[in-house]
Amino acid sequence: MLGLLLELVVFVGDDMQRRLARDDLTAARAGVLWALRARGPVTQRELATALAVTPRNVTGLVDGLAAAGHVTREPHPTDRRATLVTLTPAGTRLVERLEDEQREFAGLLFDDMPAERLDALGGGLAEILERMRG
Amino acid sequence: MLGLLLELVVFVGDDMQRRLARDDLTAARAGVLWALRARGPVTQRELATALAVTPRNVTGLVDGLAAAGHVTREPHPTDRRATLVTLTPAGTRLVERLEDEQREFAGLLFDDMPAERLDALGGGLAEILERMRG
DNA sequence: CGGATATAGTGAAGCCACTGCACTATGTAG
DNA sequence: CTACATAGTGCAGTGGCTTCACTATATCCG
Repeated sequence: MLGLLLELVVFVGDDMQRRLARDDLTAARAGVLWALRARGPVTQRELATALAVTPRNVTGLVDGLAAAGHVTREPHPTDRRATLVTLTPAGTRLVERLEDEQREFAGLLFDDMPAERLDALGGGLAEILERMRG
Repeated sequence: MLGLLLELVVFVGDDMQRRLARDDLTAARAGVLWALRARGPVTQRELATALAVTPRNVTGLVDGLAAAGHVTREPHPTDRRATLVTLTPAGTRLVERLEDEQREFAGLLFDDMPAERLDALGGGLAEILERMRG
């Protein structure tokens, strides 16, 4: 049972990595994009706490995304120490496409699954997640 | 639903990483230990194909494990190019303890879960895994 | 106002996982 | 005995991640 779960974890992780790689993205960089999508322009500090990584690390991630044109550093309107990391139009399009692909993927996995089984699965996953938080 | 799954993936992954870190291990190094546990002394080449990584990478991983005393490089009895990576007694004890911890963890997650829900969960996970292979 | 202190970001250095390429030593087939 | 294949590793480079030190700016308070 745990074996099944771990196998799934590895499988999903690898699959996601392959998908992202097709857009020259990595999990970490995609995480930044995702956070920006959810929160709008934010400070690197905010990104650091949101992603639970070092501010120094955010610098590097943003460097990469900026080089790829997905993101720009804008001056913060009131705090001249800070920079606002902002999605470019291209970056926004990319995130939206990733969201579409993800929806498509979810459809592939769950769409023609009997509602009963789907509910059972959801309940089981939720319960595991709950227990793991303890 | 997919969100739930992804959350679980991240959670399980992080948790595992933390566990391994307590023994100064990483996922990659633990994978080597695990493979050795399952197959006994093997060639680095075999490890490379078993773990689906470059032979070059195995060299580094084995270096690390050897430095920590979990593993030794023994000469291959017939092929003088090859080295047999072998678990030391300490390494074996470590892997066994990891297995115990994993069993304990599994117990924490599943032990007092009603059999019905457990079955449903197992079936759901298996089906997802099945679909993902396509 | 002015000095102490906190904060945002980055350079430098370093660890780990991973890769490709080049090279040595050895095995193997013809 | 000569080709060619194979096992392992040095070298170089990428990416994610960390800590420490440092600059620039903000803020708080006497």
